Amino acid sequence: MDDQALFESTLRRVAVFDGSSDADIKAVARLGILRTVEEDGFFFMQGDPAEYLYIMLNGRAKLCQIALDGQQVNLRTLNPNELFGAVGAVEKNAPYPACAQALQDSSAIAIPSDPFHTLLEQRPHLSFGLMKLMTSYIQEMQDRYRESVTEKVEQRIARVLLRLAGQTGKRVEQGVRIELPFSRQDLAEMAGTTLYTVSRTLSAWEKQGLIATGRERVTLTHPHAVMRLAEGLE
Amino acid sequence: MDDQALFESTLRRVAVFDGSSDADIKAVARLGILRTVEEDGFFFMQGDPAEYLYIMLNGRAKLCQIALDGQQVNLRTLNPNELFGAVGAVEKNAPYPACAQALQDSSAIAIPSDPFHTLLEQRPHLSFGLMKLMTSYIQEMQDRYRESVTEKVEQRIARVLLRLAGQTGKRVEQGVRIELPFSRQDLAEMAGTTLYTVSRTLSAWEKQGLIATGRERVTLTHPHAVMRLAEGLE
DNA sequence: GGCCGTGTTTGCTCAAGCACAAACAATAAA
DNA sequence: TTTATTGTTTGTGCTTGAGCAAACACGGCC
Repeated sequence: MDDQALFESTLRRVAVFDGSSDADIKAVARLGILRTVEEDGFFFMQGDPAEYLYIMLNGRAKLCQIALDGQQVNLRTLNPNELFGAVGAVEKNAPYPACAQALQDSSAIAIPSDPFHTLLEQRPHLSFGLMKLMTSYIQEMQDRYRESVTEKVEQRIARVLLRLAGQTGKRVEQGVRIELPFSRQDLAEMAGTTLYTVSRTLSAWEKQGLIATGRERVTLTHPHAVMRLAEGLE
Repeated sequence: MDDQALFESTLRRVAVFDGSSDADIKAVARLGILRTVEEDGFFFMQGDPAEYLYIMLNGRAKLCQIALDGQQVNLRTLNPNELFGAVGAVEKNAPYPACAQALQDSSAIAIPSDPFHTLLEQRPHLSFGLMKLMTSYIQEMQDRYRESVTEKVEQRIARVLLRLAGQTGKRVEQGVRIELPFSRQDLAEMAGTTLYTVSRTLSAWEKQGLIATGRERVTLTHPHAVMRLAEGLE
């Protein structure tokens, strides 16, 4: 399968292009070029001019911000078929407000912002897809913000595990295993805490038999109990 | 001046309609109805079906979320000429993801989501305005999230004061006064902390001579020093 | 003026979770 | 196999800031 065909079939699976015509899909696919990034590499850095928007093909990346003092904050993980880095298409010469770093060797369709912007002007339907994506993202960020302010660390760590299990979890006989290698440091960034606290918390839960851990591995043996923790019910 | 004319002249000052044609403005204004809400009343509640979007005329409101346990989290303050509650125009039957509560007697233009949605389909330019608003809001939320995770309470309180001073501050001889009555509780919700901590912090700063406080009043006598605090430089 | 309600301050206590250090385990490289 | 590297656990001390309760101050109202 050549790139063109691969792009088209991928785009059809992207929420933003839901309900787009064949012509729309083809038009977008024609703009795309293949971009591969190896583990720990960056699709783009915070502050770079947003010259492309991306659709993840394979692999996984994290969207993160870097504070002035160098601390990293993880905003979300990017999975296959997700669109990211769309600021440039909306506003010319805008900088990316965050950086996208590959968690493993990854590839994505890169679409130049300028021609995509033109396409948006011609096909209003595409804009609605984008706006829906944006509103859902706004809601996610609002929820994350509320959680970070009102909830305790324990709840937030539980939430992170559940989110990861939902995105990349795999049913095994012991429960649900999170397939990707996330270090305690990664988990800490996602939950907005330190690796020490994550380590301690996971150890405690393992002693209680709720989860099973290993190097860069977590399995939820009692997902329901973790859900109760996330709700702050105990 | 009748409502129609008032609406039109207001809409021209709204960022979303920047660059919109006269016809566009008139079309939108025709959809609007006047909505007034008295202090502490709600334009809408979290979870309500998003049947209208609003443009603030007079007064001020806060956009906030309520956690399961009843805790309030303040997301942002809404000032005159700002558009809010636009989810409904993008996605049919969507619920508002937050509530909008008036901080003082306020009025706004209410535009029914359905016909506005139709308008968006016909005039792509409007969509870009909305998308720009959304991206800026996303960035704001990302920043707020990062701040809540990486910064100390002191810095966050300083930021809140600066933001308010920027939005509603008035130059007086002693410095910059925040005109609106914000209680310690309000400030705490904005900074994501408790009213006790806010009170203590402000007292300390007052002793240092950086600010002057009163009942529901704050004046920044040394704005520059507060900026340094916000940056975490001391 | 005196009273009341609402907002504010402050002292005290306590738990959460951060920071550092050091030991330990698993994997990769030589 | 040995060694290096990277990730994980755990102990200790300590700071931050939340929670509660009680006193206080300001403004409006009778």
